[in-house]
Amino acid sequence: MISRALATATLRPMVLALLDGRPEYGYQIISRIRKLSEGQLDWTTGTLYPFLHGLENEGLVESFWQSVDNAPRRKYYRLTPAGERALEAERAQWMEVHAMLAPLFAAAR
Amino acid sequence: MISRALATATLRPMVLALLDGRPEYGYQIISRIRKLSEGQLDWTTGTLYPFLHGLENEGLVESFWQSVDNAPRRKYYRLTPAGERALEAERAQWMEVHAMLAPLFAAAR
DNA sequence: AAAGGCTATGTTGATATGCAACATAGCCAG
DNA sequence: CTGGCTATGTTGCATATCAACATAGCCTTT
Repeated sequence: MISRALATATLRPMVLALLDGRPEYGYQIISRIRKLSEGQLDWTTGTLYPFLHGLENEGLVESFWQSVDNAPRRKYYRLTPAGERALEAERAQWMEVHAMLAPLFAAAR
Repeated sequence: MISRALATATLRPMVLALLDGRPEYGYQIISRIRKLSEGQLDWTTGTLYPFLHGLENEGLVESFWQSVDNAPRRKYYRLTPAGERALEAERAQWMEVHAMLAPLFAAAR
């Protein structure tokens, strides 16, 4: 399992990246991240839902309800323009940190 | 400045990597990380010292005092064999997460 | 029609953690 | 003797994760 600190660092960039282009709903995001990471990341509703509400308060995502046949209604989230800028900032930060860590790891081997 | 969550995720791998091979002391680690990151990461003593004590309790590092001319004494830390294994585990985790995130970022552009 | 399981969204309380601020102290320069 | 730099350390506040709990619609099995 991925350490908590590292998992925490991935939540924001990963959710923003997943929402870019196609809206998704909370339950779906949890499933997709679990599958994408092959079980290494497993966010609970107690983490993801408040986090999504936070993104919405920040204006990075907006939500809309959608009713579905034979299933409970879903609350979809999609990126706002501010969210796209935030995603780009997350991407840049990640790459910057990676560029710093990778050589350290290489030197340590 | 790097976000708190991401900064937090770097602390453990970065300190372990820095200590691999050559012992360093706390104040020096803070300075080196600040310089390495060009000011993007700036750990305080309130973060680093307790963290180093934790690593020592885990048996990942061991410490020894060294007196210096014209300066306060320094407490050096060096990696134990367990620390080297922990470093390798951190490296593997980081690479795994990076391999997951990088394509997501690419798709989002 | 009752029970169990899956989908789906949400809150609460306990626990852990980073960090600003504070505390101590040796050394050197002006 | 004051201020600044080096150096190690602790305390208390604020924040964030997550297990657990709560609600509810739909479907299948008994």
